[in-house]
Amino acid sequence: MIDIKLLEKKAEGGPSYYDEYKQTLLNRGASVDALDLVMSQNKKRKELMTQAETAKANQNKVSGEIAQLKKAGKDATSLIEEMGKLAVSVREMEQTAAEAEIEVTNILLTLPNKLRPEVPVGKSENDNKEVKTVGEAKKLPFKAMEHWEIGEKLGILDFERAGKVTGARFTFLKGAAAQLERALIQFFMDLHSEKHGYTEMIPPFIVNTASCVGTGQFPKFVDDVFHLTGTDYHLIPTAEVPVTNYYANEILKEEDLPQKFCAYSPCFRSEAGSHGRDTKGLIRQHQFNKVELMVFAHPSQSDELHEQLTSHAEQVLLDLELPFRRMLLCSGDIGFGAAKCYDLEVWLPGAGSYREISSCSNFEDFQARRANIRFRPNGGKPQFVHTLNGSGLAVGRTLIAVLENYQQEDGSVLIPKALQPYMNGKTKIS
RNA sequence: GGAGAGAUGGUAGAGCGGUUGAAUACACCAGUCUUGAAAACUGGCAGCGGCUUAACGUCGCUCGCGGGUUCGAAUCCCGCUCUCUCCGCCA
Repeated sequence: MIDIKLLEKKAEGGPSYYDEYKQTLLNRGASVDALDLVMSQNKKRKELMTQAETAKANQNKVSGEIAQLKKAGKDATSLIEEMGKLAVSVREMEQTAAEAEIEVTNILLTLPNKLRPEVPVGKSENDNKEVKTVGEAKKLPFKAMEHWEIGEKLGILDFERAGKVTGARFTFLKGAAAQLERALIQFFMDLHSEKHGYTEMIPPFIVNTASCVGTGQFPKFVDDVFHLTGTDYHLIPTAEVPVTNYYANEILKEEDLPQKFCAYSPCFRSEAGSHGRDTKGLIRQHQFNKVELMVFAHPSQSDELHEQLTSHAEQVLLDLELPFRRMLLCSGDIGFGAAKCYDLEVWLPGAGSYREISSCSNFEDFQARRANIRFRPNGGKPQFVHTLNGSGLAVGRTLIAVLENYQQEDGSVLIPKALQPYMNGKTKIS
């Protein structure tokens, strides 16, 4: 959530926060209507509030006088009668002010995060900036198959039966694929917890509405989430939701920052609005596994920790010896809540293209303000923390990358060295 | 699923219709003392939002959440959520 007080602040020297934010909206390709609406609504809210509070102050004052009279054993009936009438109008004024407040909050919840200045301005993913490329996006010396072809030939991916049992965009992993999926999860969690200093976590896979608002999925993206009918429960679209809300409404100690968690969870996404895209294979599923990296940071450290977190995600690809590139997302492609975001894209020889396998974002205080996560600076007033997260990595897409990059001409697939210990020493799927 | 108990500030824990935004303790901050630290002592110390500020100040809201009763609610009533104990069921 954007800080309305900052939006109202007058410019001192340079451009005002309002001007900068307006530019962010334009760069994101979003409408500025909501911004101007929220400003005027907030003005109205303050007027109504002042009015209601003045009346309320009078009420409190007279109530005190009544108490004094009663204590002194004097008669207060005329005052009480008078107050009876005032109480009614106070209630009305308070209600109107409360409504104005809700309206302002509701609009604020739909406004995206302000972008950092280094985020390139652009319209689509074509305008993302390549930061670096690691490994070679090479062609295989034979005709490379796409992952679903490999998987079906080996009999380890079954899309058809998943369609029968559940529906489109679900898959059975079978035999070596199931084992490989499990090995990847184990490998990711070990790497991040033992070498990168993250505390391991397995969160609830179902969360309530407040948590979804806290991380920014709601209210704008309700349709992307699966809801459990008749309850206030939702299937998590990412472990980011439960893990970020772990500290919702809490005040952390400054010396406890940063706090780093790596969380395994399945992720459930309705993929509303992506009909017809990536319909084949494992790329875009309603359910997939992911290991998420999540950091609660001191504002002064968040930038540095963002770089660190991204490099931790990259380490997975380095260990698996998969070629990839790091992209700095442009204003038109970056997510709603992020102030800055790197995507890692892995090379897929079968598809002949790079595909996103991790997204590492710095949310600054955007989520912290929504979820009310603060820390207390040495003796001072509570301040919002910065939250960061990134995939470390998406497991299903890593499985794709392994299948495609390690495929052999005879249709078998070699197992990356780093994974062999997790596959009981197996070196090949055939 | 049934029965009961509870939810108060950073933490623990009083208060159960009228200057109680809240005793007390711990934690924390500042100071005195000390070579330094500890101890002791003194003082300070909730959050959020208005108005107004250079600073001070002032008003309102908040005792799990939402309603109600009342001139007035942490305190009484209703609903919800969560936690704990016991019984039942269950991986």
